[in-house]
Amino acid sequence: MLSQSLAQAPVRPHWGRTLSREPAENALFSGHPELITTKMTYGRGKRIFGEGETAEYVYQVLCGAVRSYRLLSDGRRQIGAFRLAGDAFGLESGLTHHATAEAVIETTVCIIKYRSLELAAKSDAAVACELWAMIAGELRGAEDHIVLLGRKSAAQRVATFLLEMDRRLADAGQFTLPMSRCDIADYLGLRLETVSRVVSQLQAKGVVALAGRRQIQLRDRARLAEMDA
Amino acid sequence: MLSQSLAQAPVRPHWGRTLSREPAENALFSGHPELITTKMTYGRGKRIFGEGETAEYVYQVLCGAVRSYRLLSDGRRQIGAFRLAGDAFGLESGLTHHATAEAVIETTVCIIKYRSLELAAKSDAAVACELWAMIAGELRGAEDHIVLLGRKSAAQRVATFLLEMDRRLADAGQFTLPMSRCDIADYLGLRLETVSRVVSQLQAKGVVALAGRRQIQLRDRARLAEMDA
DNA sequence: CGAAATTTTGATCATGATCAACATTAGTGG
DNA sequence: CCACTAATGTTGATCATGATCAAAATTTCG
Repeated sequence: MLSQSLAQAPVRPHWGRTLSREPAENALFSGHPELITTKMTYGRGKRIFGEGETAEYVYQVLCGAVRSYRLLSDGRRQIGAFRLAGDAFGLESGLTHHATAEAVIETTVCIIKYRSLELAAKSDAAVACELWAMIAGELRGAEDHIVLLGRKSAAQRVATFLLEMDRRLADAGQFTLPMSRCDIADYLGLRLETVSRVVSQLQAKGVVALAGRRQIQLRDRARLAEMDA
Repeated sequence: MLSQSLAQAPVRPHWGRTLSREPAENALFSGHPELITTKMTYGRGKRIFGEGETAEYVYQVLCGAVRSYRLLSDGRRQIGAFRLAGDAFGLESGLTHHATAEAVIETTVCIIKYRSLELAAKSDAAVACELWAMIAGELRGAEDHIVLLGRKSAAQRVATFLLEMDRRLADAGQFTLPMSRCDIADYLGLRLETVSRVVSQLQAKGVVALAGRRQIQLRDRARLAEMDA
């Protein structure tokens, strides 16, 4: 059975290529030694910054995963994005963050002072361009997510999510999700029961295979892609 | 921090709000005569650019309204944003637009060649900062919309929409919507019948008053605001 | 004025939410 | 290592919100 072969996978959790890859040469502005960067590690569930706090740093995930979310007054939560290894975040314009960022699992980030970036951007067009590309990428992701939340069915949302995670975590058809069903639901604008049901149906149809709850293998990526619009 | 310097940039951060106000002196990069701008007028429903086309220009609405949307393969449409007088759009990084932009009503836009802006941004930090502030504003708007689409009820979505339009079109409690119920529905992730029903209920409760279908008066803004989360 | 487009309203339906119970997994201390 | 507990996830039953189908009313425009 498949779950067996997955269970026989290396005991050490393997997070696909992003976590295993050395991020050093991918690091944010690594070509600019005048920018002082610091590493920080946050435990599972720990807050990196909160909505309304002053934005002092730009962050890049070195390993782990971060959720960025906003709450409605009655406690409903909407996760706007997951930040995985290599992703930059915290690039707000304006004085304060407009979302809360938390480590989903133990996460190490690279931090750069906003003020030093600002200075570098003024004298170095390459820095400005890289910042531009980063925020444009975030905007693109947000627009994709708007289409998903506004117009896709529950099954389509989950299919899109699985393909996105495959692409971002491994692109090898097999990956380990860092986040819970509740996090996924709050990202996809669904309830966790709905996410669980859709995943179960995909498993029953042989489109995906699960080992444990977090380790997922895509057995029929073409079918997932055609479910998605 | 960077955002501070943006706020202090020698550019008025608030463009004209109303359709009637003369936007000439607020125009995009008016302090930079080396940037050649052109005016263009598009009739009701006319396409300004399409998804997948090469991004050659940045646009600013002088008067009128623009909808920016993407389609799913089965024809479902999701409007990501409405651009009203003063708003800039088309700031994609990368070669192609990732949404289609159409004039909702007769609309005049100011156009700047993307390439000339790029050149200007490399030599002039103020231009780069203004571009940064514009795209960061778009990102903020997209994140607000993600919360609406992911977690708000139909009634909350309509309430949020009416308050947003009031703020952006008039802020005087009375405004004329440039867009149809269908456009509103495709923006809010609802069907047009649902939008119509919610508006009718708000009218019955005396929260809003309608003159014709497009002219709306907010009679109880506090109630709308508390409906919204 | 008349035709087409848009909007409203009503009736019914389907999707996903909610409530509830149970199963599984992960974490903790003996 | 196992037992115990808490956290997470699955599954079932029922409900509610908003979608869909349909028709009438209103507005817009030639």
